[in-house]
Amino acid sequence: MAVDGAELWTLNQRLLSVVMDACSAELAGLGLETKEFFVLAEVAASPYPAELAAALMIPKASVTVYVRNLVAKGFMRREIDDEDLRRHRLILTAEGEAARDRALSALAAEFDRRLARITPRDRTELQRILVEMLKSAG
Amino acid sequence: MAVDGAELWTLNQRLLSVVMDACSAELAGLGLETKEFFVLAEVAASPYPAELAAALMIPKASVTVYVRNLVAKGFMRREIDDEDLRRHRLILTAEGEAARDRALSALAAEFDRRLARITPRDRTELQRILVEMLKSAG
DNA sequence: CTAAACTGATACAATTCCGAACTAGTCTAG
DNA sequence: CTAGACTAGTTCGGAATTGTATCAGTTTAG
Repeated sequence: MAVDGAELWTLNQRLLSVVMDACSAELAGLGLETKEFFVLAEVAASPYPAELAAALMIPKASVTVYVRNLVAKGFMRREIDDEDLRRHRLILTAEGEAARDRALSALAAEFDRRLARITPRDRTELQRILVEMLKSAG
Repeated sequence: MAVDGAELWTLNQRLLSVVMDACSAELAGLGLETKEFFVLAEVAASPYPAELAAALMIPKASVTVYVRNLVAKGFMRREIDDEDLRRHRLILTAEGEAARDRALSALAAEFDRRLARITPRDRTELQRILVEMLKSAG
């Protein structure tokens, strides 16, 4: 095999780790812990705790904690879902959306600092490849 | 919009998470916790606790714990370093190397299951791009 | 209607993790 | 030699994380 899967995996791992680390201070400035940020960023796509836990692959109990914190900080609120009264629909507040957008920008900026080293065409390539590799079927 | 850095970052994040998750059972079968595996895999390149902590970006206190476990399991041992008597040089045992290699294979296999969906040429591309993005300068 | 089986979310206890303080060894200057 | 600054690694106690039990609401079968 030309390309070593283990090495590729390690490379990728390291890259994300470095980028996340570089941003954690900025996230903290926005009042966000790293883990909380993941939840905040995913809420729009997965607006229920159970969905968040599945999407982010973290335990439900952890989601409960992060949501509690995010609610306490005024970034989101819970509402009883009309469709299913057991569910807590999570809704971002204006501050929550603002914080999320700023956090995503910070992250993108750092990632972009890295992306900037590769050509625009390579970026498109990278995206295509990652999307392909992520397609469920897993 | 060309390529969104935040989205790319999220994609990548998700990919690694899925792969790691898919392998954790197999690692457990080898007697390795996920975090321990990272340490085991890095020891050859960074044979001292302080180096491991820096390379893996985890606290020194955590390295102490993982190394303790790995030693207890017979995967590595500590030796006083001749050059600097404060240092603990970490040395993989035969079992440690075997476990590491098998774990890396398992990981590579899972990653390869994903890589298999893209062309060999794309794999080379991916590697080139990741390497480029990881180059320190950061 | 009621019971029983599910599912969403949370609470609590047990575990894991990590920041800060500490111990041991080294190095440099005087 | 000794003092003081420094670095490697560990320990300890509090914080973060999560498995399990539990409670609330839903759905199905009878």
